[in-house]
Amino acid sequence: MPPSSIKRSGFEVHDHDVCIQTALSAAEAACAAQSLRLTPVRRRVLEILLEAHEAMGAYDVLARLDAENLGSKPPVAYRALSFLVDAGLAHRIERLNAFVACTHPGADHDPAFLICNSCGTVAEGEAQDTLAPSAEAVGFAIERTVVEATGICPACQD
Amino acid sequence: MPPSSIKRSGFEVHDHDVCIQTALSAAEAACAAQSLRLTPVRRRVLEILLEAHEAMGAYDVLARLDAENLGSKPPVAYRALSFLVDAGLAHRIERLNAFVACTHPGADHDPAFLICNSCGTVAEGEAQDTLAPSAEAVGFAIERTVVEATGICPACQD
DNA sequence: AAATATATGTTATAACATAACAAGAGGCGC
DNA sequence: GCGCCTCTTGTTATGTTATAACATATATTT
Repeated sequence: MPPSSIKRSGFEVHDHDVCIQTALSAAEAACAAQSLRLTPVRRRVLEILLEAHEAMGAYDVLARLDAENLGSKPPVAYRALSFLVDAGLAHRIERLNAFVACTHPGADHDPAFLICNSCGTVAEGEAQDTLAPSAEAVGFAIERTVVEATGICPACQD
Repeated sequence: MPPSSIKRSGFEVHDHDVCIQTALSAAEAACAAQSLRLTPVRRRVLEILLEAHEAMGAYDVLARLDAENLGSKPPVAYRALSFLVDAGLAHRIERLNAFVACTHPGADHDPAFLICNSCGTVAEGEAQDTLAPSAEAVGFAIERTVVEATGICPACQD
């Protein structure tokens, strides 16, 4: 498989409950391994993102937290989301000013996203660092690369 | 040259006045060819972006317009910027919620950017559509792709 | 000149994000 | 257990980015 390919489509049918449980277990293990604290709010935010399986704005997440009395002020949501992003358990989608749960946490990755304009589903894949050789050639030291494609997913084309 | 490479570094030394004049002429020609109206505000916004040679927020652009009595309300800046982006004369940098003048207008392109975290300079290159084959494989129809790398430019590494 | 389309001006508000500080909870050496 | 330190949460306030909606003006077409 070429290193540039999308490895998981996210558009495949799958057992969503299993996928959530697997991801949560992986998140717990990852946090334990790094001495990071997956507190109730953080854990719940991750669950919310996993359940949605699409990108959610910080205020959408906050509304859910508020409904469960886990917090009502913007910093509560932003802090939990930042923690998850820093821990590699979620990603920020720049195009949408929104966040998605990572679909393969633990993997060392430079993610690429396919974002459906119609249903909002976000599929995560691995991006080849296309720019690396050219950047090196001009002496630019890359720290982070964002690769986000928007379009229409297979389901929404019907 | 491989199709994925950055073709213009943006970090090269160059005659900036010439580069602005060239870009403005190209913009005028492009607008004329497509019956688009490069009105005074639009033209001035393009000039502002070209002069800055880095990404500017809409409100930074607006402040300049206001100083010149060309407009003081957000929609004035956003409308001009949207026009330029739609016309391919400028690009939006998602990572920064900001805008840059296109450095090779007219060219049919799928731009990629190298953004210096230190000085804010943005270099535009051409991105190979890395995701296209994989997206096609899962049946995803890509409409637009964002490729943005942040890091440190050669000048700022000294 | 009238009709139409395009562009600008303006008000108001929506949507996204963080600084700053106070208060609580957990871990650790003693 | 107690004090200390660190990390996390709660809250206020504000900063930043962006657009909807409608009125007015300018340009283009007929």
